[in-house]
Amino acid sequence: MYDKGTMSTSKRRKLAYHHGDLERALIDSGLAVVKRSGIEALSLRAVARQAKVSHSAPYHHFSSKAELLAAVAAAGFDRMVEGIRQQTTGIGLDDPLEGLRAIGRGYVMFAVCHPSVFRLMFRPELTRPSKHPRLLAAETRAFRTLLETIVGAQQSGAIVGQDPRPPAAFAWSTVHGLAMLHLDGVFAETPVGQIDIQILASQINESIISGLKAHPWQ
Amino acid sequence: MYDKGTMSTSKRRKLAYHHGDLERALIDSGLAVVKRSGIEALSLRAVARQAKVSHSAPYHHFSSKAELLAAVAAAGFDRMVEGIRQQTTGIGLDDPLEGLRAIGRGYVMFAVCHPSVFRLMFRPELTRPSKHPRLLAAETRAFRTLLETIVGAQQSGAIVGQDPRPPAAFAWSTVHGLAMLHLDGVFAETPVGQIDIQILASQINESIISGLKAHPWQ
DNA sequence: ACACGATCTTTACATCGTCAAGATTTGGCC
DNA sequence: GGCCAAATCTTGACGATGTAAAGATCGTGT
Repeated sequence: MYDKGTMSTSKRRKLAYHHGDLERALIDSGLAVVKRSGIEALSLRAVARQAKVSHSAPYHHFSSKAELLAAVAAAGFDRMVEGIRQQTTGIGLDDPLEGLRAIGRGYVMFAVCHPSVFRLMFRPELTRPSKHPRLLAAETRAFRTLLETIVGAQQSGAIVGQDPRPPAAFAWSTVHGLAMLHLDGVFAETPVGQIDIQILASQINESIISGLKAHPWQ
Repeated sequence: MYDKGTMSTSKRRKLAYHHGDLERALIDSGLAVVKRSGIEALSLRAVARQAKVSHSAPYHHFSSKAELLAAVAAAGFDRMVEGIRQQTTGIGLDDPLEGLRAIGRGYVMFAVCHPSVFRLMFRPELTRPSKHPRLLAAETRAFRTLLETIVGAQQSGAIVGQDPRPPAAFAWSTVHGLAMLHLDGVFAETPVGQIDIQILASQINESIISGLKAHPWQ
C-alpha cells in the first residue's frame, strides 16, 4: 500500500489512465447522479459514467455497489450534520431547547432540500447484512449531536430525567417520520397536505418540546 | 370486460392456460416473496415464478412492475389496518387516549412483525410520478382511522384543539419514524439500541400523548 | 359455429451487477 | 537508471432483470 498523500501531486497531472483520487471522485459522482436523476437512476454504471471511467473501475475502490452507495450515503450524513450545525450556530447556546428546535428544523430542511440524498441515507440494502463502517460512523456522529444536546437540556433542567436515550429516540423518530412521510407524498393527498411543510414542521417541533418536557417514563 | 364472478367457478377447474384470477394471485405471490426473501428479491419475474406463470404474464394485469408492487403495498396497508383494528377492539372505546395508544402500538407492532411488507408500503418508486390509485386509497383508509380517533379525542376534551391535522401528523410521524429507524438498524449501534423496541415504543407512545395534550400551535 | 378479444407464452433486447483477463501505470529495490 | 511486482484501469463476458412484440390458446358473444 502506498501513501496517497505523497503521490497525489504527481498523479493529478496525469489523469489519462490512473485517475489519482477515484474514490473521492466516485462519491462525488454518486451525489451528483442522485441529485440530478433521483435514487432509481443511481446505478453503479451511471456513477462510473459520471466519473468518466469504465463500468468496472469502481470495483478497485469498493467491493460492491452497496459499499459505494454506503460511502455516498455517509457523505450525505456528513453534509446533513454540517447543515444542522449552520442552523445551530448563531443560536444562543445558553438555551438548550433552542438547540433542539434548530436540530429539528435542520433535519427536516435537509430532507426537503436534498430528498434523494436523504432517502439514500436510509436505504435498507445499505444496512444489511452488516452496515458499511463508514456509514455507521457517519450515523453515529450525527446522532451524537442530538444526544449531547439532550444531555445539556437535562443538566440545565430544561427537560427532566437522567437517561438521554428515550428523549433522543423520541425526537429523532418524530422529525425522521415527518421528513419521510412528506418525501413519500403520504401527506400530499390527505388533509394534512394542505398545510405547508415548514409550518407543519415548526408545529410538530413544538409538540416534540412539549413531549420532552413531560417525562412519562420512570 | 367480462364478469369475474360468474366465470370463476368454471375457470378454477382449468388452470392450464387461463389462470382464473391471476391478479389476486400475483398480489398474494408478491406478499409471499417479500416475506420470504425480502424486498431486494421482490422482482417482477420472481413474483411470476411464485405464481407459476411466465415472466410476461403480469403485464396483462399490471402495466409495470411499479403498479404490481403498488398493489402489493396496498394489500399491506389493508393488513396493517386490520392488525391495528385488532389492537383497538377490546379496548374501551370510551377512552380516546387508549385508542391512540392502541394505534401507536399496532403501527409499530406491524412494522416489527412484517418488516419487508412495511418497507414496501413506503418505497419511493411506488409514489412517483403519480401514486397508484389503489395504494392511494389504502393509505387514505389507514390515515382516516387515526384522524377519526384524534377528532374523538378533541371532541371529548382529552386533547385540546379543533384542527385534527397537526396532531395526526405529529402522532403518525413519530410512530412511523420510530418504526423506520428501528427497521433500518439505525438505533442498533447507538446507546438507544440497548433498549427493547417494545419498551421504547410504549415510552415514546406516552411522549406522543404528552405532546398531544399540550397544544402549542394556535 | 365462429370470430374476436382476453389471456398467457415465447422470443428478443437493453441495462444492470459482477467477475475474469488483459493493458497500463506507479513505486520500491538493485 | 532500470526492472519487477503491485496497484489501477479497460475490455469482454455472463446471468438476471424490466419491458416490448409476436405468436399460441382459451372464453364469450353474436
